[in-house]
Amino acid sequence: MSTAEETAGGEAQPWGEVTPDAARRLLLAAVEAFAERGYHATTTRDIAGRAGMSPAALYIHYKTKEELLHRISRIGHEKALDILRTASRGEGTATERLADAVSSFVRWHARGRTTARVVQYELDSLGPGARAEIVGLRRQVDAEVRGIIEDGVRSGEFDVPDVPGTTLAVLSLCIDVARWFNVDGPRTPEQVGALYADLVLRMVGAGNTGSV
Amino acid sequence: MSTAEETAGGEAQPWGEVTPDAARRLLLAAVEAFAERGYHATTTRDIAGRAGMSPAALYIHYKTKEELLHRISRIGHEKALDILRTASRGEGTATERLADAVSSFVRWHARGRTTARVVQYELDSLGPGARAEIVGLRRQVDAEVRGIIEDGVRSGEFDVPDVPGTTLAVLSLCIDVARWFNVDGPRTPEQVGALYADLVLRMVGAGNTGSV
DNA sequence: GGCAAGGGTGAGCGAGCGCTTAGCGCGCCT
DNA sequence: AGGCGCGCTAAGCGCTCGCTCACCCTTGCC
Repeated sequence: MSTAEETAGGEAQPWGEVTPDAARRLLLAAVEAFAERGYHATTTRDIAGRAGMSPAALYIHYKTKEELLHRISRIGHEKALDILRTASRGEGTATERLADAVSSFVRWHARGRTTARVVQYELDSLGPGARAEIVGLRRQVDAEVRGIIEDGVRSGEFDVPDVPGTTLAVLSLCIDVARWFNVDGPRTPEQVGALYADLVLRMVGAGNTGSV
Repeated sequence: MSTAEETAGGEAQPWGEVTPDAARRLLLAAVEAFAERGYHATTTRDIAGRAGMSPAALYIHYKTKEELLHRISRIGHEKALDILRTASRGEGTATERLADAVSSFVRWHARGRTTARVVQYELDSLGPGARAEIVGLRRQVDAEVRGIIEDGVRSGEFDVPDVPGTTLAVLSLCIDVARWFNVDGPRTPEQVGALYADLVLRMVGAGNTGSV
């Protein structure tokens, strides 16, 4: 009911904006490889091979291997920010909006675990300029969640002694899903999203959601 | 008051058990390098250089670069497990023991951020055999926290609908400290430990600790 | 049908990787 | 005092890396 971000097939179709088809296939292959083995351990030959191309084809569409990571990271962060903004600026009480934000953010990390891993864990592999841009996007992500929590404190729904610290913890909890979530594990992304929304509402001292 | 794991100098003196002095210096250099740049991006020349030795010196004390990572990971996990066991098997209510476990576990991740990063994020860089051993240690870590939560549920102190899921979330929250904690940031490890202990008690529905 | 344009390939460059080997110098045992 | 062995280094092996270059094959326009 609360996710405006889905498209038809469950996983949405990400990377639709990457325009030459071959460039998108290469980028998708890079996401897979970076998530599996890490940026530095991934070779350009591996990326090109996954995309069914020769190693040289990569350099027609991207100037360097790092440009691939930069593109992935920027698009991924914009998507994450978009998800949080949609929840944050929706209607409803702060409690409802926080639950919505957490559950949809968590679902995104669980479903697109490969993408999320690259986005969240390969920041340090970027050069200084690219990193600075991404750090700016992260600050906006933080501000979005902090805004909801501040709303809840103002309205008396939440009891939060340390708003910046709690914001940090909420985001940290969601982001770490990308590290441990296992597609073959016992939980679906939806179940984790619901569990985490409940836990976060407890963290901010909101009335229990009555879930489960 | 609750930390039995400290020694003199704040950071404890880890790696005391690594016996030839040169081997310890190499291992310490490897921890630094792995934490900064990641395992795959670290060269054996870099490790040896940080330890003030020639590249070949590394192979007198360690068979391969991976053996260094394995040793770091095993010692680190044993230390983390030790911290949790000390808190878990201490005296006091489940509430007190959970707060103690979380705050000391978080302090370890914040203080020894370099070590913790390697321990928590470079698991996949190990070969199958070494990884299996480490995964076994992680299961023990999980069991220790789950045990405290189960105690609290049994005694009526906690209200936890999903014990395994909540255990996962608590550990995830603590571990992710190693990703974001910044030594030059506004929070001390002690402050983060106290904040997180409070947040976790809220997550399990324990009465508020009255901290701050 | 000829031809420019551009996406793609095979081969390979210089560099840096993990790791090995031959040999050196210093401390310890007698 | 002599010699042995351990800890270490300089040099370098074979390999793979990110990336480049000369060339080809297809496509669309006249």
